[in-house]
Amino acid sequence: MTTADPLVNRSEYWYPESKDRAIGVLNALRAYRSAEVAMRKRTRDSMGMGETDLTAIRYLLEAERRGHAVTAKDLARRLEVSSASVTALIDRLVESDHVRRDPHPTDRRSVVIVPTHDTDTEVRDTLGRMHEVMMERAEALSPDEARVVERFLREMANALDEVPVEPTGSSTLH
Amino acid sequence: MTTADPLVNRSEYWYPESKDRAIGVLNALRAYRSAEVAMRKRTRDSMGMGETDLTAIRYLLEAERRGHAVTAKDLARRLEVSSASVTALIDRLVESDHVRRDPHPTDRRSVVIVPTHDTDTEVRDTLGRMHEVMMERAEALSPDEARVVERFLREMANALDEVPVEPTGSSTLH
DNA sequence: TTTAGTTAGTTAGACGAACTAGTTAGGTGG
DNA sequence: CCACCTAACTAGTTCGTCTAACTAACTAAA
Repeated sequence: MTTADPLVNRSEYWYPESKDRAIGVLNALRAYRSAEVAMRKRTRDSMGMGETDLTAIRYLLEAERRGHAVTAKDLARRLEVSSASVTALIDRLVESDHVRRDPHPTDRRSVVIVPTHDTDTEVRDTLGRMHEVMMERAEALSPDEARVVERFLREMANALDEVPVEPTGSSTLH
Repeated sequence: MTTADPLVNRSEYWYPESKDRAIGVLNALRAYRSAEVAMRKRTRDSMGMGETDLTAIRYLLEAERRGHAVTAKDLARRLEVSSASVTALIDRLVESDHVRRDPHPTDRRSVVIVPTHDTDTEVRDTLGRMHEVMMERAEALSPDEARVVERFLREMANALDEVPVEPTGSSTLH
């Protein structure tokens, strides 16, 4: 579907144009990704926890913001880890004073996991300014620009989604 | 996933004002990120290895493409893990037939890590089509659009880079 | 050339975070 | 009432990382 890159003149002059632009865009996308990875690592390090723990914290804060209660089971589902791992995870976060275990109001088997106020502050301090800047930049886009950017990002996401899980066949080495 | 159909205007609001637009864009960015994370997870699962191993493989293939030799030390530096971990990592990849240990041409202490041909094929099979689609979409952008997208992504990356490394002070808890 | 110091990689042992399997306590429906 | 289900926890294992110590090889200075 692409380009066909026909035998025309593919030598020196031509394919820079559109291809160089495309490469620039994809490089920017890669730069974004790697900035994101680096940021997450810094955050993890500064909060002294692993990826899963931090994801859990984010989820808990988000849920709290919306007024939703979160049980251990919810966490397990969301993080895609076993209930045993969630127990251990919550132990760690309780130990470090990031969350509390509250009794579930109606189901006495359940526990409701609530982030402490300090956690909220800590994360806001860490990520609040960043979100501000991002929102500000996004708001600075004209309607047309916003449309272009959003469409592009969704196309990229779709491209990623389409990657066949496909166990390759060749990965079955003995 | 996916929120609103961007095509239809939602009942009450006219059309997104600047904030709604911004939120849409940032949501698309988030969707992209989460598609990327999911893709990586699928790839890891299908190749039966962890994140670090896969990153190593990517690095090795990239280096090979550019004709650069890679030593264990290079891997340690790039992956930011200890030399001991690299030894274990290479052991795993050798075991699974993804890489070879070759003697360094001049330094007999060193080993040069080389991806096998099968590895190259495997990764190309898995990710080649995806890259094609992404490139195709990126090439479809007009010069103006490409400029807008690239600038936006770089602004986002900068916002992430600016996150203070050491916030909080409240991370010293116990 | 010998020797002292450095570097590349490995080995050994510990630890943390995930897993599976099984337990306990509480809820639910015939 | 009973059998089954469900939420969370416990026990024990695996896996990937780490640090520390070691070996072999390179480098440089006396």
